[in-house]
Amino acid sequence: MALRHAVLAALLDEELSGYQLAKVFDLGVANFWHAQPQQLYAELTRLEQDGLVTGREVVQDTRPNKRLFRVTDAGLAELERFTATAAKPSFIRDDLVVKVQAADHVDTETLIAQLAERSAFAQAKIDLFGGLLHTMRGDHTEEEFLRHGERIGPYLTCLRGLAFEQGNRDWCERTATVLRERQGAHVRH
Amino acid sequence: MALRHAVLAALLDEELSGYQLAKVFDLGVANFWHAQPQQLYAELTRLEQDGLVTGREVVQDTRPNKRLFRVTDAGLAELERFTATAAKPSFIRDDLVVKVQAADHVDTETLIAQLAERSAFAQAKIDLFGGLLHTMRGDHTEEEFLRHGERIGPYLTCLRGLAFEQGNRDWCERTATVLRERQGAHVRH
DNA sequence: CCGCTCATGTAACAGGTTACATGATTTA
DNA sequence: TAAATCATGTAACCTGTTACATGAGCGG
Repeated sequence: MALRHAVLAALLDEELSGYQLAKVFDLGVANFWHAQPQQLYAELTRLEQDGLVTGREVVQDTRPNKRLFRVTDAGLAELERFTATAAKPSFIRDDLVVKVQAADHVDTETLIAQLAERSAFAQAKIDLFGGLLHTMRGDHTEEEFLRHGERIGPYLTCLRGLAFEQGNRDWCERTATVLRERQGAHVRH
Repeated sequence: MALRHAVLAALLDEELSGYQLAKVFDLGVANFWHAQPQQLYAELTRLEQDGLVTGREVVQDTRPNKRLFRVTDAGLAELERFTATAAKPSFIRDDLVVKVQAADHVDTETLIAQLAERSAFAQAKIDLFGGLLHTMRGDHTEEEFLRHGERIGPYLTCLRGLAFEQGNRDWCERTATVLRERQGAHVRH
């Protein structure tokens, strides 16, 4: 049951509505978890029932009303308890890698196209994360910020997200190149 | 429904029993997917019903009998069809990263211990993958093998797994160092 | 003799995805 | 005027995890 803890962790630094949370979790700005809006609305309801977050209604006249949530003391305690339990190992679970596993038996063109698409997607996230990191550390160098900054958790997780997407991009590029060269070699012969 | 395709991809190069498949998917030797034994037994049953794999009973007297599965022509066609559909983006979903997101609010000692544990786990997989890659390419260099080898799919996915675990290890080490130094600084003051 | 490996499954439950539903406002 | 954004939810469905069950042989 880690979604609830991911939500709690996301709400530590700012008060957010379900909708805002959904953007964070859906567009992958959250490098530490991913979830559908529907999951989040449901989880927020449960978290409030369990007293781990509190919501306050914000009336808006130009937009629909919204509820902003923040973590309670009980929520913080729950996060603390969660942190103390052993972490499960994390695994890759990726459609595209499955397809590459079958590379010797399926159409190469399609694979190369999908690798290129994924690479571009990864690059977009790399750029996004670069900007986020810069915003978080302000005028300081990374070393300075990590040594003396106040809220470094989000920065550290963003670094993980950045490295992950760089790994993604590099592997896609390399794999596409390999497949392209083999294709060329086969045609020539 | 990518588990079935992961199973098909895993069975392309060798005939395996449910039990053997489970080891591949469970111990994480499969860098492209992860699944529980129970999922695999169920999926193999379904795949056989759908005619995408065929099983043959192998009678053993010293061990329980087993069923070895291989991909049928229909199975290959299904993989081909799957490869042609757009790949979903892949996301990090990691307990430990959630905990680091909350680093500024929870106990640091526990976090450092878990980062060290994860780092060691990642290193073990790096060593394992290094050996697997060496076995696959034999006496050739990586470049040679990728240019002229026959079955490069598993090699390419193993490279992805390797890079993923290296990213994991490096981030864990860096994060643990950052947290340790801050801890020291706080104690000194 | 205890625990591990081989070998396969059922059943209950928890977690995640997709489709459907609503409705006002802002932007192209 | 069509599409995107803001804002929240229900319900059905598919996927994944955990617990339970069985039973023989092998190694320490």
